[in-house]
Amino acid sequence: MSEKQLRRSLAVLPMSTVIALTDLTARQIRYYETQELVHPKRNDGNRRRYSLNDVDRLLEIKDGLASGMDFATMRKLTAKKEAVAEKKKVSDTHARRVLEAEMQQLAGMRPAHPSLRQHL
DNA sequence: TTTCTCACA
DNA sequence: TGTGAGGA
Repeated sequence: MSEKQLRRSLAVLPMSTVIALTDLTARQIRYYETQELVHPKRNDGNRRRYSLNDVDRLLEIKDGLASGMDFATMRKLTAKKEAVAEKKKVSDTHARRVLEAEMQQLAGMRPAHPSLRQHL
């Protein structure tokens, strides 16, 4: 794993930062956690600490939901993203492209390019 | 002051 | 999901 990816995985962001970055409410962010969509770490006084990866996962969830997807679907997609990233050891941005391709299909929008299907 | 958990109208 | 209580 590259140093860049390690930094992206460092959970150092407090709720306030995540809220500013995602435009979600603290309530929603915590709720998504119960839905297994993100897995922030706990530090000092039981406070959640998010990583940059968590943040853009939250952003993906946000517009995924805005595109009409339900939680069950989002959970499958985020789980698949992790599986793909882990299995193929690909970059996060690559895994994100795969995820976006799926979201568009499931949202009944544009189908994924044939070049991306090989990754699904 | 910020975030946490729990519970409810 | 929003909001308020009661703590840390």
